[in-house]
Amino acid sequence: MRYCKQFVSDRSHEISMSDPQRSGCPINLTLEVVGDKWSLLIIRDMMFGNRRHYRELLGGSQEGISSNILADRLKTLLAAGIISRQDDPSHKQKGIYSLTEQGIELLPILAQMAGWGYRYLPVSEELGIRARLLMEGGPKMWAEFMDELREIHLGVKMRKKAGPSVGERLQAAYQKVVADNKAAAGKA
Amino acid sequence: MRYCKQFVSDRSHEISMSDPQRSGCPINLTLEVVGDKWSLLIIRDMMFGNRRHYRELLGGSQEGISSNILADRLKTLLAAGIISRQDDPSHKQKGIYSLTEQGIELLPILAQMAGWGYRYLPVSEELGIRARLLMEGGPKMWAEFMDELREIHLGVKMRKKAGPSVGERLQAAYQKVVADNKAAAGKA
DNA sequence: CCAACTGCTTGCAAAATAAAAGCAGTTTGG
DNA sequence: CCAAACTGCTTTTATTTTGCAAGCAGTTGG
Repeated sequence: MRYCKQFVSDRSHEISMSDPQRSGCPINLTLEVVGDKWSLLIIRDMMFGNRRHYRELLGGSQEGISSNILADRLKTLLAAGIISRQDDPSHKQKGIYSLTEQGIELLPILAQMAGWGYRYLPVSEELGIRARLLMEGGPKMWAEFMDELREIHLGVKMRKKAGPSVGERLQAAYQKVVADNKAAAGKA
Repeated sequence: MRYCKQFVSDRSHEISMSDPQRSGCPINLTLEVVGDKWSLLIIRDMMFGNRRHYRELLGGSQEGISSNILADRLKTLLAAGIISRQDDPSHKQKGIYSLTEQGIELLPILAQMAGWGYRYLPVSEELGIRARLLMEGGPKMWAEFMDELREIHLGVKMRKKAGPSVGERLQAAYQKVVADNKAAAGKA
């Protein structure tokens, strides 16, 4: 637990209150909460991969987060109010992690990061397709996707739009690229 | 130099080429370049504070970066093509750091971070005013500001818009808040 | 009842970060 | 012309963070 000490609920709280450092700059404060390598990747997996359990998050990401880091980040994100946790009724040990409204509203940051990375970094074709669609869809698509996340994570019922959801469209596009590439590889 | 090994130009280049890890996810790749506590703060100071020299960047930020970290990050950002460096004709030892187009296009990420931080974190009034204006101005204002940055950092001449620039408006608003708060403190 | 699975913790090594001092050269003010 | 201040960094050392592997108490399904 490194950043955002004012949000944690244990004894480090007291230390943080007297912590004289750090600026009140919004960008700096945001970086202190999610400005590490893993936090936003966890959020990404929850948003785009719909991973909600510890083990799903642990094994699901391409990048391979360590279990202790994951546990630490989940604590931090919980303390910061970005995610919430509830017991899974189907299994006494399982917890279900959900995005809060605050967490859902990280989507535009992720979308901008995805767009920038897509334009300037050596993104793989398979993993870049979602970024491309999000770029092309723009803020309107992001808002729609955020509404879908509110349904999934907050249980807020929205009027169902016609056609497949943004999440479904992203997933379908991704799997199409995967399938196409596999077919091409098979031919070669 | 931690992330983005494929961009550095020294021997670690070779290591990176054979580095089997890391995913081609655009969000992950972006985080590997600028996903640490300092890189985006340096960019922020270059964008909003117009800090272009090493010492300006070192002493200018509220957060107090260490000299070795700053030197390391400048190297990384240079290698990643986010900033460029040229000699200052007025001083043989000075270098002038500029944002590249790639660096300028980080603005929307910063703007989204600023907006999110402004909404959810304990931002100081003085440092929050810019975030508020950027939020209210939206992508259109961001684009205008990016054009101004292109003039300043890339030397691209744009047709001058009427009235004060976005940079000037942000700066004026900031200083007004500072002045108002100082006046209020004097009265109290 | 046992194997597989649950969310997480522990111990240890490696890497990143931070604070402080220092440094060779440059410029400036008197 | 010379000393003081300034230039962009580097070096050294200590602390913090990260990463890996193993483990653990409990739960579940067959």
